[in-house]
Amino acid sequence: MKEDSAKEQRILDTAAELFSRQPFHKVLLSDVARAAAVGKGTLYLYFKSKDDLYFAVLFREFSTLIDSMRRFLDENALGPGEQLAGVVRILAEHFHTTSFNMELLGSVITCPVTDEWKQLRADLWDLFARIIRRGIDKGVFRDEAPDLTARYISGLVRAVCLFAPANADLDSVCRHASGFVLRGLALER
Amino acid sequence: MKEDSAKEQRILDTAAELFSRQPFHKVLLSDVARAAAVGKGTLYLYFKSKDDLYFAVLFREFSTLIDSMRRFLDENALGPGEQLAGVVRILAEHFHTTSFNMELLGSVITCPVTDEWKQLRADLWDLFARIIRRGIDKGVFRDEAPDLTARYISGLVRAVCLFAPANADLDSVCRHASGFVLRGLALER
Amino acid sequence: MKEDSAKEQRILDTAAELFSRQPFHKVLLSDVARAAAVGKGTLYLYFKSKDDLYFAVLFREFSTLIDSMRRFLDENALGPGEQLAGVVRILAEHFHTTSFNMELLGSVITCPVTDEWKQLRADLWDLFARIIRRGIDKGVFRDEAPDLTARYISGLVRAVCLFAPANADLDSVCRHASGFVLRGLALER
Amino acid sequence: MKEDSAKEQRILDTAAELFSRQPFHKVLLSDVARAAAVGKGTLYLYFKSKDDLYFAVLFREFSTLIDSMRRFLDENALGPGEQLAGVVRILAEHFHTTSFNMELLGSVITCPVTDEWKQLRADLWDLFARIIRRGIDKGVFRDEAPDLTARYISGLVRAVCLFAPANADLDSVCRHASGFVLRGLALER
DNA sequence: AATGAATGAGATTTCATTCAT
DNA sequence: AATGAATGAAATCTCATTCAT
Repeated sequence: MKEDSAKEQRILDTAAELFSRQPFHKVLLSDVARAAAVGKGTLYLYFKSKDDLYFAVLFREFSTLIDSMRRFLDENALGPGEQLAGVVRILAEHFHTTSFNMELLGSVITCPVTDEWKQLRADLWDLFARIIRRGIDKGVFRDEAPDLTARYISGLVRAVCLFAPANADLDSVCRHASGFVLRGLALER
Repeated sequence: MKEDSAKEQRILDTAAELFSRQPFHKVLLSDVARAAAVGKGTLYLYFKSKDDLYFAVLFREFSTLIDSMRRFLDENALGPGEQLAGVVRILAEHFHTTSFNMELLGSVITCPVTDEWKQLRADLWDLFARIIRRGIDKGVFRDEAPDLTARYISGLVRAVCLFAPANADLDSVCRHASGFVLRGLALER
Repeated sequence: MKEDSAKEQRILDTAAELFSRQPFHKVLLSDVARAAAVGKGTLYLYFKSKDDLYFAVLFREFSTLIDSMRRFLDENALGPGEQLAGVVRILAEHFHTTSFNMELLGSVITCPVTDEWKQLRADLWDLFARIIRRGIDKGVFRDEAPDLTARYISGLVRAVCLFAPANADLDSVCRHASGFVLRGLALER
Repeated sequence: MKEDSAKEQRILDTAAELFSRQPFHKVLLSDVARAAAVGKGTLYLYFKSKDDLYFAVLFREFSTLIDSMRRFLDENALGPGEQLAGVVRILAEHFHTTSFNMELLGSVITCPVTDEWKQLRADLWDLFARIIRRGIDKGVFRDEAPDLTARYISGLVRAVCLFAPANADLDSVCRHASGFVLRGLALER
């Protein structure tokens, strides 16, 4: 059925763009089709339904994000604090460019609970948890429940981006968010 | 138009319940009407449109929340740290009982930009900012941008509640969230 | 939900008309709606789906037919031969006015196998079987398997109507069909 | 256009199978293509349209049937009664194996009125009419309108097969149908 | 000749909103 | 004020047909 993966990507790109600008029910599949320059039926060649498309967008967005965080960590030999600041920055950029309409992990309630999704979520949390634990091991962080903290760092960053003053530049928002997270993990001295 | 305020409240209660369990587009006005035990047309006596109802729910929910935080602060003579822990707890309870589907400040979901809404938002942020500034004045907090921090504390708490493990009890989640925020505001010693 | 039974009947009338002139997939619900002078959504107030509407038409058509045959039998004190000729005539008129596109019993395969439908089918067959058995009892018919015969008399009449020459008048077609059926049940003398 | 006649036959076989099990609009060309193990586009090399394919199936089915009846008559020197019983049996077998969804002569389902089709229909009717007339000539049948009778014998047999009890075996159904037809043509003695 | 991805007209269905009662 | 049947615009989705490969 699928053959032209480039087309699938184009559809996903377009849909991502539209879903990020409007709530789900205001995004029309005819708009997606037109904007992606494909026939309406073509959408259904690649995606079972509007919901399916929506979650595919979310999934890809999410995967990409995790990949780029991983790459950042792999390609730079940094200390835990710098690592955390770095991934927070990547997250913030993601939320800044991509939409806030898309809850990063999908609403927990609505988004599919397939193994794929569970894995993705676990991956994100694991990524943060590793950084935190490494920091603890190195004696620079302190956290009684790293797994819990890991779970909501992304939500925290989202909140920062979402509610930052309209005129705030990304840099200062990031700096503030990172600072906050880092102090939250700071050793009591 | 409006006359029977009890009925209006019943509609709001019902709608709050439903909107909190499902995304906007899955909540049908016929469901709301049935659950509220009123005719579908009656909804339109009290609310201009589905959007209007949605935002009315949000507004009331939000106002109630702010009120209860204010009351908590007024009725208890506490230090800044305890104040913060207290309002975090109230927030967490709110997110726990009420829905995660309703973005608290809905700033992106293009919620109305009337003066009413601006005021409400300002009130919430101001509430947090005051606590933080009071802490700074008292020499127990440290924050370079209290207004910025104030803006995303609610988002942080939401994230914590949203992504806490299903089996986590509210108490430990609150404790963790408060601890995190408080350390984020801690003086460097 | 339903209140206006007259409207439901109008929809059924219209649909019967259209389904009788064209095969299922050429009958558009927008045509039905327009012809019945109701909104497209109204159809769904009374019928769950296009299939549902189709079978409702069939069911009513069928019930009406059985009723008129029953009434004919009740209101006229006739001998078995005359009874048979009469109901054949009624059947033929039905097929003549109503459509041939609608298989009287619905395609056995496709049409719902609810109790309602089973009952209706049983009623028709019973009606014929009674006449035949009465004829046997009175010594004017002969049939080794009245129940089997009863099952296909309606199909036979349909076939006669369906394949009669275009210019044949209803009377002669009926006469021939009745004659054929009656001889088929005739005593060997 | 057509070249590979074996492939064409395979398509026809497959389509016959599918059309016989479901009504026209439930048979998808993609199903036909998949089941026939050809590409969807290939169907269009052999048939102009879905309708065209449908009628081609019908035509072939019908021709085969007439051929086998003719062969039966040619290869066996039988009296009119035996001839009739024989062709009824062939018809019944046809309806039993092939579908009831395909109206044999499809006269209403606006099947093409080409000379080919007129001829085919005429052939079937003629075949029956000849048998009946031969019976009349031989003094064993009696029928005032053999042409009319000829027209609906096939419909009668179809009805018998269609509505016979599910557990009835073909033999007894045939015997009953033949008996009915033969008595319908019986001399009044 | 053969394919099946792509198409888009048009099908069914939904649901916020209206309005006669 | 209250209703819910009626509406129809607009949404999702289907599928016969085309066409580039």
